[in-house]
Amino acid sequence: MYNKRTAYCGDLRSEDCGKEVIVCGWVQRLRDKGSLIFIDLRDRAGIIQCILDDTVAEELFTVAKAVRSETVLCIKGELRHRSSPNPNLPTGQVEVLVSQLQVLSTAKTPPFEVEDDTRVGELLRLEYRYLDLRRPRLQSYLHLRHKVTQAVRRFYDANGFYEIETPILTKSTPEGARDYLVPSRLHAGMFYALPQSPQQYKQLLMVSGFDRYFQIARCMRDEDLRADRQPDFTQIDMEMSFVDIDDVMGMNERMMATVFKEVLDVDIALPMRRMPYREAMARYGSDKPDLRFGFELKDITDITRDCGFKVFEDATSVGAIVIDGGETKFTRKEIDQLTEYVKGLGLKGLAWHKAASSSFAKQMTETAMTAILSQTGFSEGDLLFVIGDAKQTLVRTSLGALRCECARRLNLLNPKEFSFVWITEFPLFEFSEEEGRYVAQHHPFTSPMAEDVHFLEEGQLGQCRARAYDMVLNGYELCSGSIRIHDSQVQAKMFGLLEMTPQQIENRFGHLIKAFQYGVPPHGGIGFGLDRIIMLMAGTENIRDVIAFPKTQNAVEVMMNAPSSVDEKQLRELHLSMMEEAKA
RNA sequence: GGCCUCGUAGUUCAGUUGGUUAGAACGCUAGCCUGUCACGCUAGAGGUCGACGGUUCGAGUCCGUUCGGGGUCGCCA
Repeated sequence: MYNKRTAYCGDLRSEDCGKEVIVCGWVQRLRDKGSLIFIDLRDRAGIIQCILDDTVAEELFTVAKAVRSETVLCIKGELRHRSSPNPNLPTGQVEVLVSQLQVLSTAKTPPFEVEDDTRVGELLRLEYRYLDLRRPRLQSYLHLRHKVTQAVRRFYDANGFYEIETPILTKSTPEGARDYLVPSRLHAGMFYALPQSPQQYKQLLMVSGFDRYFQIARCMRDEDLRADRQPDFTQIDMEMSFVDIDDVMGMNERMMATVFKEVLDVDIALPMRRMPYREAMARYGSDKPDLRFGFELKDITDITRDCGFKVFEDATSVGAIVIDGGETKFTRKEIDQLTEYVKGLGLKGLAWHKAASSSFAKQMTETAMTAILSQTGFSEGDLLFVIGDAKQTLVRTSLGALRCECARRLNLLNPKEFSFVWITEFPLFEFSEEEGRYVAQHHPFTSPMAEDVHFLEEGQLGQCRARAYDMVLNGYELCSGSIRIHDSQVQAKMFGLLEMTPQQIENRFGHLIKAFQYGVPPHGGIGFGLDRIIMLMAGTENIRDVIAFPKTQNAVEVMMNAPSSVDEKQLRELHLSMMEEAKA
């Protein structure tokens, strides 16, 4: 009977009444009224009520009374109007009067109830992920994900892009994230690496003349996890030839707007706002600013240099934010909590000021205090936070984090509001304290801005800006991309500036350099974090919600229990032996 | 690796200053019920209080260690 299913449970409506239907699914709930039994049957489309009454054969009652939650049933019967409709259910006008009932599979009592509003520990949910995924919320997230990837494919296809797959078993290229390694059986002592991104392959596809490429690509990075970061994730990867920044940004903002329109019916205004990196850092203390709210950073270092308050005078950088109307919104206790919050970021303390009371006004000269209030735009009823430190970067990023924390506490973060911004003009290099030298901020193939190339000659690496861009949405980095270097002279200079030896260059990027000697088009591209996009479209703050089988913070897949130990025989075939301390 | 936080029935939680037999709700089991839909009513089962050690006459509660989850900084070209 089940292979003759006529409809999904959740799709049945009034216009189908009178028809005989066959539905299959899982028992959401059974309400046994004695000589009247209601069965709520669930499939991926929703829930339909099925009813057994006195018109139904005795044997069916016996079968139905034995049914439990999550039993898999096939039910045949006439669809009819309900005498008492349920307005909370899309199928609430109708019900199936059961004429045949077949138990396809029995079910143990599940370890948690398969319902959206049961708040269950995530570990248990992940251990029984297949049950967790039955919940309508997660079903809708993965359905959303499907719709997004299909819309992405349609968009790029319509714009002349080829979808091309690149290898999963590839080569380790350090100076990025830590690689996941795969030992080679055929080559003793050698390893493949899983791709952190298809970066080099897609550039080689441009050399091959494909002109426009995209891929929904799996990527792996062996780094610590976060709420928005998994070690095994999906990237919307694209590259195009004979283009400059505006072409790549324009194409991809149209892609994003198309996806939002098709999937969520949300209109994204184009062109998207753009903001240089320096401006983002100065005004928001972040290279991925959340623009849904204000509280912009104000630098008051000039004023505090001689203000009477030693803490500020000693700091080389002092910044402030004003929380509009914050005087009454934050209690003293909450301000203390925020102080602890910024201490956690590495600061010594947090100064605050309200019209009624202040943590530092008494220490200050009147002139300085007046100047601060004027410069920050403080007015009565506001709350002012001030941070001072020896490091300007720390002051800015901490104020940036603080403004977000305040917005979160004030409930200003509307997940249905989508505030896109391109961050542009990233620095080409950043100084690594650890290595004592400049390293590539993005990757070593990122092209410098033409007007900044002279900084490379002059050795002012920190001043040089890149032809790189990130799309940011509500404080999350959605993608990162750049125009690549296609000039071998410039590329050689880059490697030199990064203090790479010819040997290192050859080992890591020799294949790319070699390919570029045979005619490379100017090209550029982008890689989007698909999981993050879905997360934001779904309105959740947990990336695991939009991945079918995610990993815990310890990078463990708890359902299958991966990673796991392997047989001695497998190790021998791979020419590996276990170090003593790793043996269980 | 650092910091913060959580761990008590199947699940979500409560548990006072350390003091008798560790509670509630949902779920589960059995019975009753013809319009329920978070059905209702009656009865019942269900606990190594994450683990180990310590303090104490006495530990779910205090202390130490450890395991596990979550968040975050470092890290993530």
